[in-house]
Amino acid sequence: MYNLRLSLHLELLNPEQLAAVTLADEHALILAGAGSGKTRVLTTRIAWLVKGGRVTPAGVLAVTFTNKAAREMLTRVSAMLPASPRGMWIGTFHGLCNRLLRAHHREAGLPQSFQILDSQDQLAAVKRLCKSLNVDEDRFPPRELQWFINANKEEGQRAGAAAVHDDQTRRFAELYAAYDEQCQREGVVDFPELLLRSFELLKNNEVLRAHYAQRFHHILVDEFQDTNRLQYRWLKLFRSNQNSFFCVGDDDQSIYTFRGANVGNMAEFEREFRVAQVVRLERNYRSHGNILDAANALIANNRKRLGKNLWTDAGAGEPLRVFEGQSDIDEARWLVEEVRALARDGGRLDHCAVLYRSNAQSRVLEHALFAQGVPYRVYGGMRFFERAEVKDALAYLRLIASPADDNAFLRVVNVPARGIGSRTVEQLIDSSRQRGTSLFEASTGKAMIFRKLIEDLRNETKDLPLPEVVQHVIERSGLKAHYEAKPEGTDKLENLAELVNAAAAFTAEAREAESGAEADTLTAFLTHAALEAGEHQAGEGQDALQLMTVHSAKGLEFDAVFLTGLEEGLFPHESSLTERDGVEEERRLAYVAITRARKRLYLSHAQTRMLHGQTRYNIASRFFEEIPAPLLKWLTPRFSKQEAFSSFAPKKKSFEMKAKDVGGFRIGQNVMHAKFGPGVIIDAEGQGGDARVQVNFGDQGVKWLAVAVAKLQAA
DNA sequence: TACTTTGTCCTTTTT
DNA sequence: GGACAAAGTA
Repeated sequence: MYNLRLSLHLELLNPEQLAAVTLADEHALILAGAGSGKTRVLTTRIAWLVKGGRVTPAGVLAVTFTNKAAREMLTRVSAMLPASPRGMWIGTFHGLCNRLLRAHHREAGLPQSFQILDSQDQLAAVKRLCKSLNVDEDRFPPRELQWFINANKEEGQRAGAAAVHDDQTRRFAELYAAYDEQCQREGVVDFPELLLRSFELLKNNEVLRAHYAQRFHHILVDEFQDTNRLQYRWLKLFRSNQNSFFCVGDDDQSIYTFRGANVGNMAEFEREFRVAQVVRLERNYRSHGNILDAANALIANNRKRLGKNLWTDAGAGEPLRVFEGQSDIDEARWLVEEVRALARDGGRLDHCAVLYRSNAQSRVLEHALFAQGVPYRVYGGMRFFERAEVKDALAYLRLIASPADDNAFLRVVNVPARGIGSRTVEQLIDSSRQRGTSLFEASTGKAMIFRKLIEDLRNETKDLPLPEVVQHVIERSGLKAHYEAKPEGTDKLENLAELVNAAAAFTAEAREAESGAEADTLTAFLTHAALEAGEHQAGEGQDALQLMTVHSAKGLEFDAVFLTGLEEGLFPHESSLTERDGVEEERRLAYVAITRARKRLYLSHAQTRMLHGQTRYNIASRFFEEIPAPLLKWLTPRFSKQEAFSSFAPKKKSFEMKAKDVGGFRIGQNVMHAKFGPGVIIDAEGQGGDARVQVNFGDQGVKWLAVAVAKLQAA
């Protein structure tokens, strides 16, 4: 036991952390605040369980959300254990579902080499479906249909069970059914389908379910506040009377409710599993006191919280520095100067981050950084495996692995151009539909030449190692020649060459990991491409300023953080006002951003900003007022809102004007209605006795209500 | 059929 | 400002 303590460095844990790590075999909920050593607790617990002989590696199931977090967990656990943690199931929800579905593809009703659609592919598939069924795309926009399908799948609902309350949703439900049929026919699976399908697999197959429920004695869940309803139900399938669930989360860092995450799962878990141990980790090891005070004060404005207050003994540190720019360009210019000053003082750029609410904001910043020669790296945005030319090459590979994949077929049947235009394709689609076959099978005439090409490719690459397969396909498909002929094709050729490298790297890693669940190397590689869109970018390793959205910064920390674009309408984002509890989520997002900083935090906003090609006049974010003034040091004289407004006098309906009271209510406010339940005000008109408000009641729909008649209550 | 131009949307966050 | 679709041109 003494040895165990030393080798796992248990002596370095604080009492709460130690309690969490060494809990007996029981269900536990860990409320882990930002910077409280959450990952450390999770990984140390796994190592402690295994080393102490409480569980074999094969009995561990650990789930995270991002690939980054999964890798981190694997690395840290490996470092603490003598042998590699072979047999453990550590991965993302999607990765683990994929593993289950590959292993039991027959029971799940899928071909062994089913392909995975990313969001882009899924939208293309939805559009294609709408075209083939002559759907009026103005009344039933494909994007909304995609959203409808995914939202339902994430609630665990198939088309038949989808909630329907008007003509549009009724049609959407029909199309949802048709979409699922199309996917099934083509042997493809979208992201939420990975979850739903494996959920159904275990739910309907008691033998299989019991097998896994008995196998995994310890189930550990990271970022539990981000789980959606389906994920929680999925987890519960693994429950048996011999295993223990260890869920770690922070309700204050729940920033994915917009895509179905359900913070309520935490309370639900506590109740359903009769959790006796709720451990709170409130000591923060990351930030200076002023930064924590600001974060605590800000988040205290949220009403729906489990309640938690971070503390540190690291000392107050510096005040938060606030800058107001006249424009987004001005803000960027200031930021670059500040970054250069930090670098001159010996700071490392890769320990500094610039955070923003939306990806579109990075361009102005990048421009300014580039102009001044400051090295930087942008995370997010277009990922490697999402680039057009890379997706083209992948489409060829998918057709080799899975010829029924019509999505892939249509993507490259005429790339590079080989005389198969829209007319030919239309005829082909018709005949494939009549005969009930895939496009690949239905190919005749010119398309037959394409089909022959794919068949040749398959034969020629059958016995080649993966990187050579990729190389061969890029050349023989004509993609290489196609881009060589183009003057602007150099970047694209480089990306294609990079794809060969990626295949080589993947093969090398696969040989080490040897997961064994995949049908073959090619399918494994295609799965990898879909599930891990390629986060690692070129130029890694060199010292560079880090640019990313607040969302992608979750889980990271930096010595200095610039939080930019703190303006009403941008952060909090205007679309959040029309969502129930939308502003609370924005505030949690701001909380996440603030708590990324170790030593220094800059907050900035700009009076004007170019957005979607238009200049917008924004006032400073309400979040400034929610941080105690003594913590803030204004680098620019503080503007009063009145001044900012009168000097620019925007003509259009501005954010500020819309935010004023109408009949005692304002836009963005959460309300309660006796019949429709909770809702949020999304629009308002009229004054006094005539005032009407438009309220979004979620499932109950959106309604206009007269304030004088409807007995609305502030919620 | 292939390529170019014009026009029309949208744009929060991501596995 | 960019992605995508429709319309126009070689």
